[in-house]
Amino acid sequence: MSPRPDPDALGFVLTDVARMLRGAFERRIANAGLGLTPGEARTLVRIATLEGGRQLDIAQRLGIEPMTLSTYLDRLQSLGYVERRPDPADRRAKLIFTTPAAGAMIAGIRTEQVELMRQVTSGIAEEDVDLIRDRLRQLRANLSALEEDSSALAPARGTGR
Amino acid sequence: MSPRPDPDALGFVLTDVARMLRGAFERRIANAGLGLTPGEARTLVRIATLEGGRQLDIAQRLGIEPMTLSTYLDRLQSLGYVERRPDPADRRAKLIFTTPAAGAMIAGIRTEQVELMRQVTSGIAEEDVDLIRDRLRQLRANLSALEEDSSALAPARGTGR
DNA sequence: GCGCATAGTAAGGTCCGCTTACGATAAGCC
DNA sequence: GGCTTATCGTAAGCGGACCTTACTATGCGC
Repeated sequence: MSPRPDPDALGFVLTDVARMLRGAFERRIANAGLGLTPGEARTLVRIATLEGGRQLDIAQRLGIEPMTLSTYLDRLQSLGYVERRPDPADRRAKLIFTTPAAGAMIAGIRTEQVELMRQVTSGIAEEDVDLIRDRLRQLRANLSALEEDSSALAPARGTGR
Repeated sequence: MSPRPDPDALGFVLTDVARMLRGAFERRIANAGLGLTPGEARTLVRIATLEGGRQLDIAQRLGIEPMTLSTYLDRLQSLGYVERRPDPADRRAKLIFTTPAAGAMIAGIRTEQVELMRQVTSGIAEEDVDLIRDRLRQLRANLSALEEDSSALAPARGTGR
């Protein structure tokens, strides 16, 4: 029963690593002249795996609110990396596609990402890296569940679900 | 050689987890009525372990810039959780102490933190949690090294985009 | 047609963190 | 002593990520 929180507790360490990682990624992307923010990069990558998806779907996959995604899309679109096409089946909806120009950018992101992670994980056995990733995915799943719980409690309008 | 980044790559997962964790922590702290932001909580906890330290030291431990810390201290001080006392040995410096009132707050933070992490790590073996924490600390160390390198190079960043 | 749900967005807010510039003090050097 | 340079903290202001609230346009059941 130590009476105070451990500054090396998992939560704090995780936060630290994420913050620093973001900073490092930012520097890399800036140096590489890619001209994207980390959030935009993440979004673009995710879109590439959900080619032709609706904004709501993509937002959900990214774990962000539709409005946040909308802002990123504005940027990505103005940079010519994605297109919003009307959904022929539903005129309210728009389908998101990457443009050919995005290919090089995505490859560039991947390069930076791989290289950065290579540096950052140096000194850690490959199995351990895999294990960490696996367990973090579990954490992410748990957190998703938590978020649903709390939004279920939340007194919101509609409250689908 | 897969031609595109994996959205489940370690870096992305880490970022996801951190963002969601922050959100969950925020909700918890808000619900508990503690009235601190996560950054302030982290700062307060760290101060408690460095009782009487200088701001520069604390900032370094937290991995943030002194100015950022200064802002947090303003808040924590106005809430009555910390004190800035002049350093008798150096009149430029100030030493940071927690107040008695901070005790309950720190205990509260700990409670929330422990409870949250319990939920979040559910389904993961305890050894694995420890292992993750250890390896993440290694990552953090690597990132610290990276940051030092890059600040040594001091590349003009910015790129208005 | 009417009402309500849903897709996207405009507007604006919070939090975290950074940089730049500056005043006050300390410390080194002549 | 007096000058210069380094260091501690801070005022001011910025960018990025994400959120909530409120609105438009469309779809859909009745």
